[in-house]
Amino acid sequence: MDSTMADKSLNLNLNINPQDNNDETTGSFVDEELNRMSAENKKLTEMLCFLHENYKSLQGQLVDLMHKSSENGEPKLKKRKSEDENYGGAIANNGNHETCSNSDGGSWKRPREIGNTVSRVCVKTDPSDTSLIVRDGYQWRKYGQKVTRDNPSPRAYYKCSFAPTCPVKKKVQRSVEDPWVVVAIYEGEHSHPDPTQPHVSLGFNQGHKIPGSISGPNATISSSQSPILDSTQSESGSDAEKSNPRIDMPAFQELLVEKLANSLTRNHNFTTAVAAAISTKILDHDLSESWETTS
DNA sequence: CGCTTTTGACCTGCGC
DNA sequence: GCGCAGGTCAAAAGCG
Repeated sequence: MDSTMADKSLNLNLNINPQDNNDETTGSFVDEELNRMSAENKKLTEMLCFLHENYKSLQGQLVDLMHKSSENGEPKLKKRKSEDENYGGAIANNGNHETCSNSDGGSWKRPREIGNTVSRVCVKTDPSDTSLIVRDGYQWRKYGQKVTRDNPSPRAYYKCSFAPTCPVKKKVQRSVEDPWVVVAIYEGEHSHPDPTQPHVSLGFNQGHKIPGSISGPNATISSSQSPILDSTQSESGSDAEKSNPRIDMPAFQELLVEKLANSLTRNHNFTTAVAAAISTKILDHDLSESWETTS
């Protein structure tokens, strides 16, 4: 959750700005509908801002509490650095991504690891599904599976097999806190184009960013079905964003398009307005054509 | 037959 | 230096 979500919402508002509608023949009905939707979007934007403020205050309280507990001399767990901050705390981190201390990926990275881009995706799945498969559009080859100490669920290791030279790896493990969530950690950057990346886009998300997601090193987005992305980089700034692998983007775009299409098609007023606009347009076109032929 | 998955063994880093 | 634990390798098995 971040202010950029609100920004994205604003951007979406711009896309359906009634001012863009220059065609007078679409009628006032469409204008009214667009105005109504704009107002609705405005309300949602305000709600997002409000939620963001609440989130910030809660985060501040959490940081204070963590500070106090560490000052109280609570025993530190003698653990290898890798695990705690990843799979075990994946859900918490996604809820509080700024408290996740792996901004450089160094808290769990090992020297043998390739690349410096680390992203994390949480996907909701059925707990009875033990396949540990996270569909993200790429082709993966499993090369190992291991049961880790902190998590009874086995961790699966995958390499990108779409291109022989692609260095990207991913680790998939069910979250210890929430068996409904499977956490996938991606390492490295794909050395090939996204095999499923459509040429036609929605006009956003071209830079591997999720629409409505926040910009920055620790992006998180969550919804009931969509993947939850928590991207961490050892680099910072625009390069880091640029090098972010395209995690679940095709799936996410598909989901987004589907949701938008559903919500729009369910709105009878909207479909009626569109139909009216199209028929008016066709009529206009036919009339002008017949006018030209007769004259 | 070729590709993928499984799985035990081995390698390597980290903490003590 | 030793032991632990995560990560990787590679042979065997499975599958279409």
